Amino acid sequence: MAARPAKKSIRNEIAILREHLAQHELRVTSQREIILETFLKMEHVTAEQIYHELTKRTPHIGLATIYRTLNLLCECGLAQQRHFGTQTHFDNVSHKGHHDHMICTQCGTIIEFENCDIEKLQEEVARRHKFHITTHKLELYGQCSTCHGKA
Amino acid sequence: MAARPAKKSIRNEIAILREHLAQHELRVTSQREIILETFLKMEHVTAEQIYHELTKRTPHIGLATIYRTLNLLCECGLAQQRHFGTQTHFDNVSHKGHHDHMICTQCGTIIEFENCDIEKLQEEVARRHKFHITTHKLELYGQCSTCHGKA
DNA sequence: TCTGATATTGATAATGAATCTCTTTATTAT
DNA sequence: ATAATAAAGAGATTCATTATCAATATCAGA
Repeated sequence: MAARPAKKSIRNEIAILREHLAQHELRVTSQREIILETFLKMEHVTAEQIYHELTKRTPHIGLATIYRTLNLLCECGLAQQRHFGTQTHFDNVSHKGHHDHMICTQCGTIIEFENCDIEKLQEEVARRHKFHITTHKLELYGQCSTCHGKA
Repeated sequence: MAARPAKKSIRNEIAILREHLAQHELRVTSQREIILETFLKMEHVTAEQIYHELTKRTPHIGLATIYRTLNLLCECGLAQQRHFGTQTHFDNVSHKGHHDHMICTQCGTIIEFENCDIEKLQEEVARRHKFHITTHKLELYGQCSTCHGKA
């Protein structure tokens, strides 16, 4: 099956993926682009959720391929892994820079945020310990406004 | 087997565990105290590591018990879970308050730190989103001073 | 456009961490 | 001491993720 024409809205991401593939002597496949397309539509997903979303379509895409492709998207910088409970979630970070999360432990809602001041303080702490940061993960757990009222 | 006399240095932690057990109508057992003792000696551990450490001694302590007890220690506030790679690590937080980590992605060294200013900023961001923080996780990944020289 | 080399897929087996089950043993209140 | 029952141990089980491998698709070069 040949690679499909990219929709306008996700052309950038498709381009990023293709460039990564070219640079690593990997091949452009319809599965990879279908998974990327689905991933971008969903923002925060597990491999299972994408698999479930794609069971409807033919030809069938296997779970192993979903996992392989999601890991690939992480390598391109399009996705970012996050552990929540027993599952690994993949977050879309293509259209924005690095960002962090507030996670409601009751309903699972995820609020994204970005804070330069916090990052500056991180750098400062690191400097004090002669540590060189390449990346970081900040997750705030608690209750979103909706759930806080109920409990 | 009867509960063993607590060594001076870990009396506090043993006391915390016993109080938690009493409050929840759970029982004091030698396994729980042996696991706690081993845990405190090792600072950052996986269940497997404790299991391996304890294979030497008799009577044998099962892996399931290690898992059960480590979860118990988290409930007492003596330990804190952290996901790293595929395994769950348990960190000793008994002698200090909540703290965060810098993790060297090359050698695995963990540097602990605490920063109130960062936490204040977190609260501020949360307030802006009407989010109520109960806990958080901050991990900085990169290279420690030793590894940074080499690479 | 065809072809060969080989990357990728899909189905499923395998792995591995963590939990559950169930029988035996240990603890604790009376 | 004894009864009630929590906990331990051993191993089965679960579930997410990865590895295997035969069949298929991609792509560079003829």
